Amino acid sequence: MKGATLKDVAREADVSIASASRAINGLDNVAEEVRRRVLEAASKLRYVPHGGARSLVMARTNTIGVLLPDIYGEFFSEIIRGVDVAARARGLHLLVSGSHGDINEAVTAVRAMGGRVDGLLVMSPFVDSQDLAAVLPLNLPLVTIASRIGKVEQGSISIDNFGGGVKAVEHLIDQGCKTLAHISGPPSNFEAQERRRGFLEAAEKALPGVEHSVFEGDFTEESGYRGAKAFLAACAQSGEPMPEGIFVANDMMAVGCLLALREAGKAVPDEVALVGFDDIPIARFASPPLSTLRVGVFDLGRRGLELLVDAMERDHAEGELPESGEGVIVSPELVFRDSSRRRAPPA
Amino acid sequence: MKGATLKDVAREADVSIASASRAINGLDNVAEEVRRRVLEAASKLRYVPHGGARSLVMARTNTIGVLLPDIYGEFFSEIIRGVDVAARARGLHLLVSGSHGDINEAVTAVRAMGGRVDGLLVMSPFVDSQDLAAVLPLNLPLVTIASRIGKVEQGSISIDNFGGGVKAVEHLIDQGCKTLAHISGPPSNFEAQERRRGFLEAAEKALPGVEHSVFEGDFTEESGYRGAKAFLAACAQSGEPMPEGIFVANDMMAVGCLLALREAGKAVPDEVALVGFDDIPIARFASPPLSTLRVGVFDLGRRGLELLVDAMERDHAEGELPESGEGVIVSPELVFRDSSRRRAPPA
DNA sequence: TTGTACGCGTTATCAT
DNA sequence: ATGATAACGCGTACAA
Repeated sequence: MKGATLKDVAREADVSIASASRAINGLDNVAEEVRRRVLEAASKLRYVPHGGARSLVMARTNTIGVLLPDIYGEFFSEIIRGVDVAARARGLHLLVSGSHGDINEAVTAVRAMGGRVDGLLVMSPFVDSQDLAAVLPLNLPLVTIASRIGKVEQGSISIDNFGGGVKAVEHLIDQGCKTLAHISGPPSNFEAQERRRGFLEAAEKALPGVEHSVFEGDFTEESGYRGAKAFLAACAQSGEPMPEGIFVANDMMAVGCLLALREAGKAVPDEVALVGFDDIPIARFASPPLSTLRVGVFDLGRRGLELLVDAMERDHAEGELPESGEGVIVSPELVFRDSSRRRAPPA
Repeated sequence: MKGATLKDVAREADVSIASASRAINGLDNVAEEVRRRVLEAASKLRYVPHGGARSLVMARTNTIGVLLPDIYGEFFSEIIRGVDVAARARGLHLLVSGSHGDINEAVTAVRAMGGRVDGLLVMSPFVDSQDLAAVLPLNLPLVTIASRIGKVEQGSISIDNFGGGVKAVEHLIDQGCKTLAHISGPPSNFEAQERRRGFLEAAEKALPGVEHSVFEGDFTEESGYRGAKAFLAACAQSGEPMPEGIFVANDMMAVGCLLALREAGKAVPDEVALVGFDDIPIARFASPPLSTLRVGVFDLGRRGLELLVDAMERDHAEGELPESGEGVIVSPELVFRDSSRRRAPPA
C-alpha cells in the first residue's frame, strides 16, 4: 500500500541504501552487476523517488511556481504557454496556482509553494498587491508580470497600459470617429485603470470639452455584453446617437460587445468601430475580426520565465541578493483588423 | 540568503522548535504570550514552512498532479478550469504538467511528481499510453481521462468518440448532405481514431458503396486549414464538386477549415456544411457559429478531480487497493449552430 | 504548557 | 566499489 522507498529497493537488491541511491542516480562508481540488480528491483517495486525528501536534502526542486489571477482562459492560457515552452527548454517543472483576485488565496498559494519551488513568477495586477509583498519568502528569486508588488522582485515585466489606451483612441480618431466611449476593466485592477486613464486623456486631447461615457466592466465577456447594452439603452433614452468608436479594455469584453451590437442590429465598424486589448487568439476569429492592442501574451510568459531563470542563476552564483534587476516594459502595438476599419477614413 | 527555518523562528522567539511549530500550526496547547512571540518572529523573518519537509513527515501534500497532453489552448484550458474549480473547493493545489504527446516527457513528469502529490489525474489519449502504466507509482490514487492506461486506475472518464462520429454523420445526412468527407486527428491519438471509425461506419451505412475522402490532420487549426485546401484542390483537379458535409474531428481544425473555405469563396453551410467536435469556447464565436459535438470539457476536469478525491478517500480509509473504480462514459451531444444549418433540409 | 528526541526518504561525506 | 551515518526541516510522541 505505501509507496516503495529507496530502503525497500536496497533490501530487494541486497545492497546498501547508498549504493541503491548511486545506481539509480546514474553515478559511475557502481559495479555493473549492482546497478543491474538495483534497477531491476526498482522497476519491480515501481519505485518512484520521493520528491519532497529529495528537494529537502538537495535544496533544489527544479520546479518554479507560477501565480496568476487564473490558470485558464484565453489570456492566462497564453501566458502559461509561454512559461511552459521556456521552462521545458530548461528542464523545469511548473507549479501553477490561481489567486482569483483574492489576496488571501494568493497568500495561501505562496505558502503552499514554500520549499516546493526554486523561484516564483507572479502576476498580480491588483491595486492591493502590495499586501502580497509582506508574505513573500525573501529567499526565493521573484519575477513579476504586470504587478506592483514592491521592490522585492529581481526582475519584472510591465505593460504600458496607459500608452495602449492612448493608441486606441488615436486610432479611432484616425478612422474618423467623432464620438468615443470606453468599456473599462474593474477598478481593483490597476492595468484597467491605466487603460482608462490613457483613454480619457487622449480623448480629452483629441476632442476637447466633450464628455465620454465609460462603462465599468470586469474583463468578462458577459460584462462586455452588458456594456454595449448599457450604451444602447442610454442612447435610446436620450435620443443621442451611439458613440462612433468604442475602446474596450480587453478582447473578451470586446467579443461580448460585438455580440450585443449584432443583436441590436448595429453595423460594426460602420456604425460603431471597436478596438480591444490583448490580442488573444480568439480576436482574429471574431466577426468582424477584432482590432486590438497586441501585448504579446506568449512572450510575456516566456520572457518572464527567462528573467526568473537569470535571477535564479545570479542567486545561485553570488551569495548576495542582487540589486533590483531589470524591469522590462512592453509597449502594446496596434493590430488593425476589420472591427475598426471604417469606410471613409479622412485623408 | 537562505530561507528562514522553523529553528530560526524558534530561536528568535526564544522558545523550542516544538512550541514554535505548535504556535504556527494553530494548536491550542500554547500560551498566548508564546504564540504572539512566535508569530511575530515568523513574520519578521518572513518564515515560510518548507513544503517538502512538511509533506515528508505528514505523508500528505494537499496537492494533486495533473498530467495533460498540453497545459494551454482552448481545450485543455477548459479541463484545467474544471479541475481548478473542484480542487479549490477542497483546498487542494495543482501541479500541472504537459506531456506534449511524448511518452518520455510523460514519464519524466510523473517521476517529478513522485512524493509531491497525493493523487494523479492523467489524460493521455495516445495509442501508446500503456507504456505509461509501467512507471506509474502504484501507491498513488490515479484517475484517467480519455486514456487507456491499463487496469491500474481507480476511476476513469471516457468519451464515446465513436458515437460522436456517428452522430455527426447522421446530422449532416439530416441536413441533406449527399456527399461527406472527414478531417481526422493524428493516428497516434486513439480518440481521433474512434471518431474516424464512427464517421466511416455511419457514412457507409447512410450512403452505401460511396467512397468518402479523409484528410489526416493533427488537431491544430493549421492542419484544418490544410485539410480544406486539400479537398478544394482535389475537387478542382478531378472536376467533382466539393463534399456537401465535412465532419472535422475537433473544433480547432474546424476553425481553420472555415478560414480556408471563406478564402476560397465557398459558402458555409450552403455549399459545404461543417460539424466540429468538443464545443470549445471559441466555437460559438466562429462565423458562422460552429455546429459541434459537445463533450462538456469543463465537466471532464471537474468530475475527474471528484473521482480522484473519492479514490483518495477510499485509499486513506481502507488499507487495501480498491478494486478498479467506476468508469464514467460521457456521450457527446450535438450542438446545432449555423455552420451546418442548411437552407432546405428534407422534411 | 513546554522541551527533547526521533523519524520521514533522500543525498553526500567519510571510512572501509 | 561499498556501506554506515549525518544532515535537510518539520511534526509529534513522550517526558517533564
